[in-house]
Amino acid sequence: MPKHTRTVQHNVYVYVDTVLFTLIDGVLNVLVVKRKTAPDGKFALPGGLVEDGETLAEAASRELYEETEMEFRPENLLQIGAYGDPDRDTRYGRAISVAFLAMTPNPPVPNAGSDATSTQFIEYRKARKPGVLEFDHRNIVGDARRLASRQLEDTAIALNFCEEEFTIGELRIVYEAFYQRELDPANFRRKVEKIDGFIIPQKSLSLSESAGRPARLYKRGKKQDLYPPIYFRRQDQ
Amino acid sequence: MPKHTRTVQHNVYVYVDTVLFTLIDGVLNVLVVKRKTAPDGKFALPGGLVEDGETLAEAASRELYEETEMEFRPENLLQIGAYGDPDRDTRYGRAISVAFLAMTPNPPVPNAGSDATSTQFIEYRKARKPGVLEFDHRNIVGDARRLASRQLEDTAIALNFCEEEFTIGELRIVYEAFYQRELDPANFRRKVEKIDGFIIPQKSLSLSESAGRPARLYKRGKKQDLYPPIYFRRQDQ
DNA sequence: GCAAAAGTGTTATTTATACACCCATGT
DNA sequence: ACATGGGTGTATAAATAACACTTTTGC
Repeated sequence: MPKHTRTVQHNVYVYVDTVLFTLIDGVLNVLVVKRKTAPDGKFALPGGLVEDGETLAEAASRELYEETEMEFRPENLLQIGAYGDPDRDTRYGRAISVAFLAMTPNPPVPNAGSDATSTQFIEYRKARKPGVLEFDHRNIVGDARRLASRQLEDTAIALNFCEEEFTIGELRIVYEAFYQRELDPANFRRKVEKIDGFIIPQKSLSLSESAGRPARLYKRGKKQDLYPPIYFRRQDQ
Repeated sequence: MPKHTRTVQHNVYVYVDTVLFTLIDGVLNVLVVKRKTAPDGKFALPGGLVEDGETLAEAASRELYEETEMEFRPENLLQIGAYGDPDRDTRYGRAISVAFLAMTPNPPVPNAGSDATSTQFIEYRKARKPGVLEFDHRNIVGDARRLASRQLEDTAIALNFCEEEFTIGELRIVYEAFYQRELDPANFRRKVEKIDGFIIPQKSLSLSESAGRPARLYKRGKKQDLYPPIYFRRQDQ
C-alpha cells in the first residue's frame, strides 16, 4: 500500500463552509443560502471550493464576501473542523468540507452578492431541525455552537458580537444566547469586570433605550485569551 | 464566480495524519515515521491519502494500522483539524491534511508494517524543535498537545493512557506529562475520586514497584465527559 | 532506620451562587 | 408611581491550593 508513490486520488473536492452566527433580538441566528441549483427548498451554509494559492481561511473569507459582501479577515475565522464522510455530498464525486465559525453583531441586511444565491438569517433552532439544511450542515451548525460556547469561555471572542462600545448587559445577552439560559446580571458583571484587560470602562453612558438606568459603556481590552476562563456551570448532567 | 457549476478543482490531495501520543517513563512521546523517499533525515507523522468509501477517521485508523500494526478504532481518534496552507506540501500539487489525535499507554515496540517506513517514538520536546519534522507537522504536534490537554480536563480520555487497571498516581503522571508541571498528589486524588463514575476502586492493590506503599487499583467508569472539568490553573499568564 | 509513594486531615483563600437592595431612567 | 434594567452589598456554599501528617512498602 504505497502512499506517496500514488499520483492520483479519485476525484476529491475540497470545500469551505462558514457558520456565521449573529444575534437578532437576542436570539441566535445563522446565515444560510438557498441555491438556485437546489430547488428542494433546503438551505445550505455559505461556502464553495477552495482555490489555488489561498489558505483555507482565506477561501472561507472570500466565499463569505462573495455571497454576503461582508468582510471577515481570515484570522477572525475559527476552524471548526473537517467533514468528510464519503456519503455526505456525492453530486460531483467526493466532497470534503472544512468548516469555519464567524461571528458578527448587527449584520447588514443580507443581499445576494455576485452569486446567484439568496442569503438570509434563520434561527439556530430552526437550522438544527432535520431536513432544513443540506448534507451534514445541520451537524456543522451544532458543532459550531458548541465551539462558540467554548470560545466564549476561553477567549474574548464574545466581543466580536458587540459594537465597538457596548454595555455589560449587551455582553451578557451574548453569553445567554449561546448558553441558552439566563445568567445572574450582578455576578456576571463582577466576573467580567474582574478579568484584567478584558473590557475597559469608558466615561460615557449608553443612550437609554426603553426603560432602565443608563449603563456604562465599555470597549474591548487587549486580552485575547481568558485564563482562567469565564465559567458557568451547566444545569444539566 | 460560479461554484457548483465547476467540475474540476486543480489537483488537491487529501491526507490524514495522526499524532499518536504515549508516555515513556512519564515523558510525552509522539510516533513518527521516516520514509525512504524522504532522505533529508526529517521525520513525518504517520498518515496517507484518504481512499474512496472511508471516513476521515477510518482513513487515519487504517494508515495507523498499516504503519504500526496498532489498532485504533476510528471513534477513538479525535480530529485536531485541517491543515491546508497552499505551500505546506507541493510535491504532487496541493496537499490538505486532516489531523487526528490518538493516545495509548505502553505501546508495542514499533515495527514497520507493510510500508517501507521506519516507525519510532521521539520525545514531544524534540518533535517541537524546528527542522525535525517535515512540512507543518511541527505545528500539528503542538496543536495536538493543546487539544490533548484540553481533553484531559473535559473528558475521561486520560484513561486511554492507562492500563485496564491503574493507580491514581499513574493517572496523575498522565496529567503532569501533558501539563508539563507537577500536581499535588493529595488534591489530585480527591479531585478525581470525587467525580462520580470516572474511576472505580478495585479491591486489589498494585504490586509494589520500587519503593512506596502499594496503591489501590482502579478501573475506568462509564463517565465519558467530565462536567465540571478537572481543572488546574496554569502558572503562566 | 530511611526514602518513597499512598493516603488522610486541616486550614486559608478564592470563587460561585443566590438574592436583597438602591440607582437612574422612560412611561 | 411604577416598571425596567444598571449596579452594589453580602451571606452561604463550594472549590482550590498548600502543606502537615500517617501508612506501608523496598532497600
